[in-house]
Amino acid sequence: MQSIGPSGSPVPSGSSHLLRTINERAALYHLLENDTLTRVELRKLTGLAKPTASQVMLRLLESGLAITLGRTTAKQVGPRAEVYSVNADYAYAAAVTLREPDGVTVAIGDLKSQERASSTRRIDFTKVSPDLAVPDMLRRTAEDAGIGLERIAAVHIAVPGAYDAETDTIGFADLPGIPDVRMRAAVEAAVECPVAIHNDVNAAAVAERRNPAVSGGHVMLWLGREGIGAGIDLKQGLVVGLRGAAGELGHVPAFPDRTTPDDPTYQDWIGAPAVIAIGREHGITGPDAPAVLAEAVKQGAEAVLDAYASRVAGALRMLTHLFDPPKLVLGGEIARAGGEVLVAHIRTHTGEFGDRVLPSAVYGDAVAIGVLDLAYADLKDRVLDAAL
Amino acid sequence: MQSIGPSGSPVPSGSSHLLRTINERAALYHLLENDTLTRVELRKLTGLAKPTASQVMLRLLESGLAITLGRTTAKQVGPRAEVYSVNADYAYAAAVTLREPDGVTVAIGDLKSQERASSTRRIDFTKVSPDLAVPDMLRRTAEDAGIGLERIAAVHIAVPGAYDAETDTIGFADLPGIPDVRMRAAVEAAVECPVAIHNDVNAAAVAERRNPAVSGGHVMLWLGREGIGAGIDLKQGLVVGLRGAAGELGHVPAFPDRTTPDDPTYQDWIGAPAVIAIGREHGITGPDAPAVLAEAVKQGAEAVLDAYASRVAGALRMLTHLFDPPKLVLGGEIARAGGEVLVAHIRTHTGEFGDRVLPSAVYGDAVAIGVLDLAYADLKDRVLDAAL
DNA sequence: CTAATAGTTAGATAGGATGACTAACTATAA
DNA sequence: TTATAGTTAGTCATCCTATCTAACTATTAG
Repeated sequence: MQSIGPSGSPVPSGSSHLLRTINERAALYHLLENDTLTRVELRKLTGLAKPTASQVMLRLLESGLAITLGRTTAKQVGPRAEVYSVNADYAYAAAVTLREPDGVTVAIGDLKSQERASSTRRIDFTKVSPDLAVPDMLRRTAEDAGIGLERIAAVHIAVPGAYDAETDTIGFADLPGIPDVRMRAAVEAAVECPVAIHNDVNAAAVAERRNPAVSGGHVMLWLGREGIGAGIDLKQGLVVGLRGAAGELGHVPAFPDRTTPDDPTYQDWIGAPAVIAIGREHGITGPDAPAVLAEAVKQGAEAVLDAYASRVAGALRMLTHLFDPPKLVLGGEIARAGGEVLVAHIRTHTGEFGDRVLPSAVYGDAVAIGVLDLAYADLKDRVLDAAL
Repeated sequence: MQSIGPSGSPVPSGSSHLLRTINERAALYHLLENDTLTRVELRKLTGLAKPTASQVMLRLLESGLAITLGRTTAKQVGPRAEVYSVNADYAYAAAVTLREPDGVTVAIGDLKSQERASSTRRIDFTKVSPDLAVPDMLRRTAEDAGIGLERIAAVHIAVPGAYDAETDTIGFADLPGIPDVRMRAAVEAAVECPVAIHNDVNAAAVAERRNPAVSGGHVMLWLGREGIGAGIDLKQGLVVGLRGAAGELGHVPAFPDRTTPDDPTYQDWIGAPAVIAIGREHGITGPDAPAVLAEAVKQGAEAVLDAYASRVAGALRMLTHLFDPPKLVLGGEIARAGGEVLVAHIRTHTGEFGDRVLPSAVYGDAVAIGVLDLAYADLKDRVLDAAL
């Protein structure tokens, strides 16, 4: 199927120099994809002639983008082929996750997508401003791993709010002080490399790309301990919107005839308040919404699960009619607490769309994983684009 | 800002032949963009050397893609430069609009985006199946304009429903018989060129790209005489969804606690039924919803306009929170009947998003214009991609 | 006639493909 | 154990293609 994008992109022109660049880019691309390559494998992938492949590799070695790892251990007749790889230490990507109340998590990975250092610190953002805390954590984490800050070529940050790239501000934020911070400017000044900031739910949606079942795109409905939201990751890529506020489902009034600020939103209708209220109606309580739902699952309280599932299914139906995504993924602490049981209940309420609904397959911290994946992808793109 | 798309696309490699292709494509691209070019202008656009530009043009002339239009009328010293242009007759694009009750509209345009032939016929789809009517109309329209069917290289069709490209079926259709038709297969068999089918509201959204105010992307809320829907045209392109059902706002239940098939949907809440009901409450009637709203505007019935505007604003708020589009465009017969007055009322109800709301700036048949624009763009892409 | 511009021709240059060649290595058999 | 055949990795020399530069011719206004 043809893409239905905006009108055709500008078409470049060039001379032999462009050709060399193209072939170097191609080789580098395959090196990035394959983690280790011999010249013969490179020839098969690129279709280049033997001497050309040799020259291209030579230039990549000279520029420091590639390194030799030794030779193949002979299992066939003939000499052993030289084994090449991307120079993992050519550049690094940093991923940062900002959270309330967990503070800041930083992870630094190399060009081969290997995590090289990470650290987490609880930070009281009412005392330490995040635009100071984040550069400081980046500096320390890099230093501890023996990585020079100047070799970090991409920093990606996940924040619990809507990041507006144009004004460098964060809206709808659940973090104290955040709206007044110019995060990108602050971090770019400290690290001197491009900084991108993402919504945390969008990052979690990106992490879900690791699940092969969602390869065609998906909408992630995030049912978090604090807030809810939708991460919209279609085949065209993430939908972030003009002000980074796409997918802010929690702020949509639930009932179109009651739209004053005091009237219920989807946050009230399917978020933590709803779980706690439904639980209480049926005599199930807990310290927070995930705990309530976990208890309901444990007790087999079908009525609670069904009442909540029915509401979630309503939201999923709306998202399906608006985005028609191949998959609808349920993420966040509440969804995790509900587990497969909750998903099964939701499926019965979504009818024809039921087979599109699935729980998140990402283990661990989806937001941190997603923002690291975004950082890796960006780093690779930048290295490819810079390859001259 | 970097795009946040799926992982990097495969990178090509090649030899000098690739270089020639690249430069030919670049020249052709500029010819398509500029409608008439001299060799000197081409050199400025591509950066190619004089002899190279000459050779590239020679090949484009030989392949029939370009033609000479004569020479510049001398206004400066020196010889007159030869003027080139794309060969408008190299290939044609056809646009088809299917509607109830207007039947079928066909327009055929050339590679220079000039409309060359068009025709409209009322067809009773309960008697003539659209998969027979459309090829027949295409054949006749082409024949009348002296255009060979075999030179039509792209056919795009707008239908009032959700086109599922995978199964070649049309869902949510407002047209009799349509769900059982394999439209693309039928037309492709008759015309022997790629056929693409679009939702009519999406086509109208594409037409709105002609309005420079929406250059950053927009969501079109279509308030039609029959049905409503949203056309989602973001900077990444049209969002069509897995089954072509994205933006089917009319089928979203308006109230999340009432979701049986009999309960009100957004079609009931902001579509024609709502206009007629609100009008009747205030003593304004008419043959259809646009007429009611036009009458309300004429009478200055603020209460009617305000009640309806408040509902529409609610839908726009939902769309804004979910898509965060740079612009929200109001289209369709009801919106047109409401005019600027309705837009002003809606703006007062949308608060902070009010400045994003604007009426459609497309005069005439937005659906037909949009599907023709899609056909032109596709034709150009195909010609560029085929240029070897 | 002069200056400026359009376009061509000739030669140089860069990058890649081809095919022959060398070197390294395994397997096999005397 | 040694010689040999066969296979594979990588290089070298040569040719091909497409571009660029620079010089040249032709055309036109003043």
